[in-house]
Amino acid sequence: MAATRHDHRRCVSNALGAAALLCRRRGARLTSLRAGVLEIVWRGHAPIGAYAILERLRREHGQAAPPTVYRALDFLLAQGLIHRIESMNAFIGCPRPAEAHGGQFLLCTLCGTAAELADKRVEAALTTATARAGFRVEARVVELRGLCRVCTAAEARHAG
Amino acid sequence: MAATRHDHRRCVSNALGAAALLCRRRGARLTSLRAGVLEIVWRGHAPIGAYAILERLRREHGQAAPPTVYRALDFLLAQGLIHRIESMNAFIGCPRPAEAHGGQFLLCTLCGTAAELADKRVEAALTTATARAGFRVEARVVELRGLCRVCTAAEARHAG
DNA sequence: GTTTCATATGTTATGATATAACATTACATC
DNA sequence: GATGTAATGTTATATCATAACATATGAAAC
Ligand SMILES: [Zn+2]
Ligand SMILES: [Zn+2]
Ligand SMILES: [Zn+2]
Ligand SMILES: [Zn+2]
Repeated sequence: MAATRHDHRRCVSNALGAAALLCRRRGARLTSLRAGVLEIVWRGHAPIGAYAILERLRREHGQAAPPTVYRALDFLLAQGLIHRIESMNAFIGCPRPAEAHGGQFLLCTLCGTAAELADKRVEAALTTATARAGFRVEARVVELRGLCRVCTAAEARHAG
Repeated sequence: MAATRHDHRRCVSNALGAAALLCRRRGARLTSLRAGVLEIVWRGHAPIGAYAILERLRREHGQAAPPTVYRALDFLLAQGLIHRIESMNAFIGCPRPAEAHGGQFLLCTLCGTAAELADKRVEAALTTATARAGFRVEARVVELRGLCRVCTAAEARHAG
């Protein structure tokens, strides 16, 4: 009913460190506001909505309005530091922000966690199928909802 | 800059006919309101939003409010007669409503048309990748945005 | 053919997500 | 320190979706 246990502070600090490095290299300004939003997004492995971010931001940074959050999210999206989960109107940190990619997301309907895959065979199959259709892909949305490994096991125990 | 030319009235009448047949078989009530919404959705091969449907419905059926449209859409979704395009908050008719399926959508950013694929290799790759992750899939969202064949060709002519 | 009940629709209000438009501030460069 | 650009503040509003309750419709039972 939850993601595997781990030292999540490391997830957050790794993500913030990688983001700082990437932005420095690119000449992009990871301001404290933007870093704050990124940190809020990274507090969980479940996608978080813009207004939930807004609430937290207000408590921690003082004043903030919807555009504050959406601008920061736009920046983070442009830098590839977060992804938008279209089917949830929500956002999640990207664990591999260094290179551009369109990942596949596994969204658990029970515990809410989202895992990101970058399966080569899936990508190859999509490329082949779209090429055959004469379609030139610019962006991919692949979101699979269901039960994660942990929740599947938990459910099996209850049923058994 | 547009989908291939065809006799679109046939698309609409085929879709409505198939829907009537399916609903009769299933004992589902395809009321005139629901059929009207389905017809509006089928007027184009581009996804249409709920409020755009609402406008048209008001002109043609008289009174209507958001719940009117969303209820009809919920019914049509449940019957597999339409799909929701998550990345656009919009809806499109399903050309193969008889069997349940999760298709792949090719969304043209230029002309707006959406095409539905049901590529076996893509589906197999997704199944393999998710099984390896121990994830039990319940629903798939695969939406690819880019340029359709027609728009790609048109763009090439302009560039050349 | 009326009663009965479930389903469908009407109606009002509101919640949830996202952006437009313009003012102000911060920061790098000169 | 003047200048210009990018970032943020602020207010208002657009857009998408549902809750809650009233009314109407239509099939089945009587
Ligand atoms: Zn973690
Ligand atoms: Zn990623
Ligand atoms: Zn379909
Ligand atoms: Zn096109």
